[in-house]
Amino acid sequence: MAYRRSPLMQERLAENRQRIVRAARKLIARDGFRGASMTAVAAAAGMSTGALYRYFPSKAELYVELLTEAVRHECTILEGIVSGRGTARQRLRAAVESFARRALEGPNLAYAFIAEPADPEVDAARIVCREQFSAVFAKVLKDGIASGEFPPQPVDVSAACIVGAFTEALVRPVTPSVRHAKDSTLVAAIADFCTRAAGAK
Amino acid sequence: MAYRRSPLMQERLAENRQRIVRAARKLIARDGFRGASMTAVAAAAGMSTGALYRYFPSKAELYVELLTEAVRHECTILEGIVSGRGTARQRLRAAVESFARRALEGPNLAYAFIAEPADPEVDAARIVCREQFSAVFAKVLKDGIASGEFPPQPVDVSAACIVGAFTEALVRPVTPSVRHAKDSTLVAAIADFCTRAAGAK
DNA sequence: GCAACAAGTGAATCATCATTCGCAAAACTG
DNA sequence: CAGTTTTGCGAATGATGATTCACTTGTTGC
Repeated sequence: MAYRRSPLMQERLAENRQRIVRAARKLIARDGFRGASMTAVAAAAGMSTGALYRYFPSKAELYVELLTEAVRHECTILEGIVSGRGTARQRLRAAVESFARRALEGPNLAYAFIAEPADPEVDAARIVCREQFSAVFAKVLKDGIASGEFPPQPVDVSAACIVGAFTEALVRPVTPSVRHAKDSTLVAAIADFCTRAAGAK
Repeated sequence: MAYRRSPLMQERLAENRQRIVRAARKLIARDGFRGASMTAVAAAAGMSTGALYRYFPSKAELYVELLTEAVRHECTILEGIVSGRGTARQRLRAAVESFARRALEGPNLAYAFIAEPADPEVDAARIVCREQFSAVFAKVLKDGIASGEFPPQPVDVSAACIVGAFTEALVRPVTPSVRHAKDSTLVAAIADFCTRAAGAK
């Protein structure tokens, strides 16, 4: 008598969920949060607005999930780099470059995640995300200070500054049509800035 | 027969305009753009919503005016510092400190101006503003490079990074309730970061 | 004071979206 | 298959908030 989801159905549901998330991400990448209304997301995912609410209790939660998932992914990559081998300076540089390069690939997405605000809830989630990024950078900084590569400094502030620095340098060229001639030049310049800022000799 | 504004009336009108701007600023400082609906601004200014539209064609234009005015003011101060006497390093540091200190005084206001988004129009205005800030910093950097104080570097990117760095470091503690123990410590740390980043020895 | 016009009012209008809801279709169980 | 439960639909609902508008009030010039 009870109803239980068959594995097939299970899968289809999961697929739909994925489709929603992907549709939302795509819309955000194109037009920012502005363009990602629930109706638009539903349309892009090929389903009705009502169906969306079967998968996510609210718009805010959809966005928060999107955001935290993306950030988790990003943080994993960064953490890998940061806790790899090499001098602190090399690792810091590699992390910044890696982040910057990926951000330039999906510019609006990066912008929306980093800067564009939405609901208070989403905003709160974003702050947490930024803190997570900071934490990763704080780690290399601490390493570098311990090894004497970097001068002593408040790592939390410096880490925040680093995140802010590349964020700004990346977001600006992204916003309206001001594409930088050569991305790799930009990435290198940003990385230089950040390593210098850490105090590497 | 024609109607002409007497000087007295003229003045009263200008006063009202001021009152609107001030009310909006106050509301933004308290609750961000979110709290500054036209109705709220009207109430705070002691007039009807309709009257607002006699002074500003739209909400967006009111905000843009607010923003650009504030930025002009800020830029004037910074330009004064930047084109003063002293080494490039000293001037850079002084500018960053000055900005940071003022931003910490009116945290929400700074946040709203720097980070909180609103209309596309307002957002566009904000980007222009950030570019103006950048330009000021680019100037010191160029000076410093010319004098050999700073190593060669793409000044536009570095300037953007500097703006981003202190912006982020300032905005984060500001957002919800995370007040830094000692503002002056924070300011100093940020300034240190930026001067190191410029490459000062 | 009065005609002509400007400024001020605030409730009504409009637009935009998230969210809900009554129903229809589909999936499970036995 | 019949009965039950879930999923999907999409138009209606509701909330929010900017903007307008028919009207009142105040000013100006005579």
